[in-house]
Amino acid sequence: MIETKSIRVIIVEDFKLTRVGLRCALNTNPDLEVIAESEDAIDGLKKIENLKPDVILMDLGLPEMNGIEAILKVREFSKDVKIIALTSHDREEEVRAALSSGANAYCLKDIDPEKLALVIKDVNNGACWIDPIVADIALKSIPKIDDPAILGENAVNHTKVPLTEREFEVLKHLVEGKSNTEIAEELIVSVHTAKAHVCSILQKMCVNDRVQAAVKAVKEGMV
Amino acid sequence: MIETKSIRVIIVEDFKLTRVGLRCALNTNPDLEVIAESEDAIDGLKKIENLKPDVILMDLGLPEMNGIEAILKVREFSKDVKIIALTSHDREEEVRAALSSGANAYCLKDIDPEKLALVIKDVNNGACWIDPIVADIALKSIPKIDDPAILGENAVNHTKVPLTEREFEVLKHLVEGKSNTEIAEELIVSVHTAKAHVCSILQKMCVNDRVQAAVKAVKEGMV
DNA sequence: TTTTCCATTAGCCTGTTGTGTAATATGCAG
DNA sequence: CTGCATATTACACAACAGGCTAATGGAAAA
Repeated sequence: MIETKSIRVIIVEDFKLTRVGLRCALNTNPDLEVIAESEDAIDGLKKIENLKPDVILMDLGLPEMNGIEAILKVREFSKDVKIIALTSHDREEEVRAALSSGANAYCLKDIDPEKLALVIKDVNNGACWIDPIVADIALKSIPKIDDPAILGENAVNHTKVPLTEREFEVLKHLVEGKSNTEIAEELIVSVHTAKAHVCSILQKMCVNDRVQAAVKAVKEGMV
Repeated sequence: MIETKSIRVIIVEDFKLTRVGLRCALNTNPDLEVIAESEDAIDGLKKIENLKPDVILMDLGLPEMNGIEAILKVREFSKDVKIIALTSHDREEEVRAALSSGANAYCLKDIDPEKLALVIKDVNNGACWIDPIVADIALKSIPKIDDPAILGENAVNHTKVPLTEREFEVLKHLVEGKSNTEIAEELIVSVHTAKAHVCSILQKMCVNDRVQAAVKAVKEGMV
């Protein structure tokens, strides 16, 4: 909690006015330091890679390469940097896309500047913060858990099926829609082996066919 | 932002010591008012229904009925009340279960009391806050968007495939793992018809087999 | 009216699945 | 050393899946 050095922030935002506004708002805060600004994603990515900021304020509505793609690019070379998606829209697809692409927080642009500073600090510490306007959208994007097995006492090991390592590999390919033959090729085994694994996966997951297995795997996030 | 009346909080937590600690920590804050406490979910639900608090601090590790179930129950009669899941665990299933059941925030119990007060205010305003320790887990639970069609300009109507009403019905059954024969039986048509629909679904969704269709449908939330 | 789209049905054919049973090798725990 | 679990391979078989072409009726659009 005791932050001696200030948090280094990069702003990626195409509107000059907003950019200036953000910089002013944040620079009055002694804990924050805006170390660079970009008006497009390509330039932003360069600066992010070079300067290695703590936090990125990423506008989503950028020309050329949009913010979602930019976030994906950033995540290719840095898992650590915190990304705050900043936008004026509250479209469901945009919220889900931003968060699933690797953003740590989602702010609408009419946020109070002082609040934004707090959010930046919070996110810098690893938290996830989502603007009230879109919080419901984000939360309902999390797949429902059918399994009421998350009980208080006997809560362990009931949720995940005890699949073998090898079976997990097979399941991963199965979810991608590969046939037994294709799975066998990828794992460099015979089709018989692949089929054997699929068979035991189906039994262990208590399902009748590979479609149910795939759906269950996706819904329960075991892939 | 100007809160004239204080935020009314209910605490549901089985350990007396933690309960007292929470109450003390929160009551020093003039904006917060702990209006009731419960040591189990059944009693908690009653008090919540009667007192209609603004925010619920819900422990997940409760005896008898656990916190997840309690959250589901609360959501049956109130969509508005804000629920903060409070736990000492950072198990992935628990995080996902809590958030997908209707919690607005997720805190670990070693949170700084003052920070907790801030989170309560934030959540009361509608925000979603997730503890740094489990933020990654929560974020990775949001289904990936494969579609890079969320572009800046032409962002509309690209996301969903134009399936027929009938095809949607078929897709729904397909995702449930039903065979063509079963689908045909449910829709009271011949197997040929079912197969025809499945065929056009596969083509429209640009996938090769029903497994890919099912996975895509689940991931993109089109079911 | 003509065209287009949709739902429906049908038959055929190749390839895939899921389920049996069974054998062999390997590594690990008792 | 000896079970035990896992990984591997094999064969056979009934059922299903997916692609193909083709036809019919209805409804909606041009």
